[in-house]
Amino acid sequence: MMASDVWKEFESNAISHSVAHHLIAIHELMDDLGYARVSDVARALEITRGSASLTLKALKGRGLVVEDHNKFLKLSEDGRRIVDSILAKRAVVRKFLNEVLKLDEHQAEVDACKVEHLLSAQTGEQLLHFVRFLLSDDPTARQFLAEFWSKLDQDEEWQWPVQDVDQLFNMESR
Amino acid sequence: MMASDVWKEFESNAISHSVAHHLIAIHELMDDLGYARVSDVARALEITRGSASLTLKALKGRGLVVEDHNKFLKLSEDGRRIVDSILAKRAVVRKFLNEVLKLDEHQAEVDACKVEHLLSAQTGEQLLHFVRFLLSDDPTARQFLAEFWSKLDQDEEWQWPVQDVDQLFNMESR
DNA sequence: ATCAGTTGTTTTATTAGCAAAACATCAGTT
DNA sequence: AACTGATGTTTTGCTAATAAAACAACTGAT
Repeated sequence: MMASDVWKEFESNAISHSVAHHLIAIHELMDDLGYARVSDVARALEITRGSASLTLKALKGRGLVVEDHNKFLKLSEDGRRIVDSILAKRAVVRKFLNEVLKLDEHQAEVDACKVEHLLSAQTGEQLLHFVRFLLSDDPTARQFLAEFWSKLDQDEEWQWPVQDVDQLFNMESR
Repeated sequence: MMASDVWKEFESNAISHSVAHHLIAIHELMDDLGYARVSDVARALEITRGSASLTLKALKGRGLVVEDHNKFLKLSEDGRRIVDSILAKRAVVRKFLNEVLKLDEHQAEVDACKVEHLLSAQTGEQLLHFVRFLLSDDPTARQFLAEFWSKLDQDEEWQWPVQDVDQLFNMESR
């Protein structure tokens, strides 16, 4: 109990937020420019070249990034697989938040970006299945969504026995 | 583009994972023991008393934790509000993962714990509305869920044009 | 009263992730 | 050849969050 054993799994995550975005940056730079150097990654992430150099050196050591004979970077097989899994999770979470829960695109993007690298493979899979069915042509799904959205629009008159939902989730501390 | 401005919002989060769990520990200790001292928090989180002492000193400085005349800790108004918002998000995410997506309880707990402090207030609210309706008595919701679960059980023969969903989300790097 | 155990704090060290600054290298210009 | 600019690395310093160890203060038992 007290969930003492669960909460530390956060730090023990193999892929930190920073590492995830270094890898994703390389992936996107390859698509956009056709190449990715230390400076390009630093520019993309808006950090200094020095910081990028150190992080990328570590990623080379972990075998997630490989370096050209001319300092050109690319993802290894493992690095590519990690990026794919993260981007898949980001896509499905963003879709769910934006197209189902009707959050605006920016908020959906921000929240998806924060959790994309933290979700387990099982959660990603099941969420994909769920969102696929939910947004499919299936008449039951269409009807369900239509009813949900209409209730959402019913100006909060659709409040179950909960007083202040608005305040309940706000954790900004000012 | 390149989402350069989005990814850094992760670090700029007012409430880190560690801080969230220090606050939650105090909350749960008050419930369980009726009091919370530095040592109790350290024990609950399985960290040293020294570490807890430093982190809690900072939280006292931020006005989220207040100290008794006899070294007994409790949450301030702000601290309480933050804990409430985080636990509300954890509860709704856990419920969604476990009771809707049918992930086992441990996985649902772990994933909820990882993202609880990162979700925006809007996401928490909308997700609550969604899960409430989804698990309500509404016949449309019941039918939708029944269909979804039956498709889930249809031994993966329910695969849309995606090849290897299993591999797609797996980002462990060994 | 002393001894043992618990508690809280402080100091030192470590790791991840950043900035800033110094440095070296290389390419292109003039 | 020399100057300029871009690139990559290294060093130093910072913050958050931890451990480890030393220390002081209090509590309780004998």
